[in-house]
Amino acid sequence: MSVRYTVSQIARRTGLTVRALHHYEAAGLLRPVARSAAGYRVYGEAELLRLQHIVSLKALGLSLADIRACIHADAPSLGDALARQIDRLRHAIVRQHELLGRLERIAQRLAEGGTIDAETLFNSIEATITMENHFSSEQLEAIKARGEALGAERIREVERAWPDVIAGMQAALALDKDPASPEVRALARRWRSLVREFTGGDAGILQSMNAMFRAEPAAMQARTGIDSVLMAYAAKAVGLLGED
Amino acid sequence: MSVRYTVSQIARRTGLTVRALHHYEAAGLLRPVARSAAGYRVYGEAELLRLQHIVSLKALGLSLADIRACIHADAPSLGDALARQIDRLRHAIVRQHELLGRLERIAQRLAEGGTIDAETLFNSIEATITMENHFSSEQLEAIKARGEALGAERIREVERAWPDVIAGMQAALALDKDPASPEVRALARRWRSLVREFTGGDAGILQSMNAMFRAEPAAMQARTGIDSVLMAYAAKAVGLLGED
DNA sequence: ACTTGACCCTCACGCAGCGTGAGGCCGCAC
DNA sequence: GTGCGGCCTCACGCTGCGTGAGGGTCAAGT
Repeated sequence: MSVRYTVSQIARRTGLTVRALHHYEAAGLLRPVARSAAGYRVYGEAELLRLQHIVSLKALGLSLADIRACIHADAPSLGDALARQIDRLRHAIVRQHELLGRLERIAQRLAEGGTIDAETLFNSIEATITMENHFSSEQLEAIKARGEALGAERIREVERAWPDVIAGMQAALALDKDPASPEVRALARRWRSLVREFTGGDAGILQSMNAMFRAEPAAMQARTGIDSVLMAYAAKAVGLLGED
Repeated sequence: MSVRYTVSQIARRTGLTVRALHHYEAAGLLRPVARSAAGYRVYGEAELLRLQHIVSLKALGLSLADIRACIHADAPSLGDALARQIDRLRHAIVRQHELLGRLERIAQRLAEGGTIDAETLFNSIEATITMENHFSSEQLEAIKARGEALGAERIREVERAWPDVIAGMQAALALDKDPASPEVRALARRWRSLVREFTGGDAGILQSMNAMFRAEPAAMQARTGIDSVLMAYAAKAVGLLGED
């Protein structure tokens, strides 16, 4: 005489819920071997075994559709499905890691900035995200490491210094001062040192930063107050410094 | 005169779809500043800015509900949300890593096993998953490393050898042979060497394996053919070997 | 025989974040 | 006037079930 199980017995033995069994049935994964006179689901040993297979595949993260394909088909398709799953998972992990890195960089900025208002924080987030799009992950790591090396205090000093230098440069530009004049040279030196503080002397980072300003002038102007004209003027002034 | 945007203009500028904008509105994230006479949505500069914030937060993986909370509240809640998000993400990554490890171990078994039928593959998967529940991740790493050290060929040999030894031991038990008798001692030596091949001499792994047999006798019997009586007999026989 | 409590059944909505029509009104150009 | 593109509001679909609602069934106790 073959063994008969009710839904709840099957549920207990597989660790699933009765509802899940109903769902699997609706999804075409496993039908009870029969129904009792009252319409109760009746399962046998074979169904239990099959459900254990299903549970295993679920534990590997396969979708119900994939599982259905696997148990209806044969071993090679199962191998394929596992390979695809490994692939998907690897990509997902990479994405999650990128996201985590982004979040951690923002959290770091937040910690450095101390108490800040929502608007500044949003700017910070947007700046970080914009940077993600223009710097490679190695460059971002380098920037992060440099930030840690400088320390929160020094970063706040730099951030306070920038508006001053930008305003000075803007004023010089408005007065059409000669980029080679002593005052502008002094401004250019401060400008250059602030840039170096950020890039850490990395030519690649400097290049990416320039590319970012060229690619998104509007966003960068909104964020830093530096437009393309000012950028060109400052670049010229810094260039005229030579190796000084 | 304030700037006016239509939905599709807003969509282009934010990289969202019109449908997404409708959805955000329904979710209470952003309402158009007004409606035209014909009922068309009208947005202004403020809405565009707010949407850019929303897009930023979405890029950080926040849910719409969290985003709503953030933009309706103030900066600290945003910081909290980010911290929670980092936490969630870390846990998620850990889980994914565990899952990936599991999948890779199975893929390795699959590669070692060569061409196999679906039933064997399922057994393999279930064995792997059962092991996940009884061995720590360091132990699993050790087992995996040991598998690689032994090589696929040797593993297949071991797997072929086991049924033989188990059958012999079962026969000895059925005949009620003295565990100290020469034939049983010979069997016990083979048994012990197979176990050592698996554990690599790691006492912790041996212990976990024994715990696994004690915790899930039915599953292990189904998988290996070793029931608790046989296990006790074999353990006694191996114990009687001493340091031989 | 009747009640009780534990099970069983079949809908069907809800969750997240939109995609994708369906069916119909608006607005501008030809 | 008519054609095309844009806009509107429903409303279902996807994933994997959880969680009732409303109502039969079964075995045991009284």
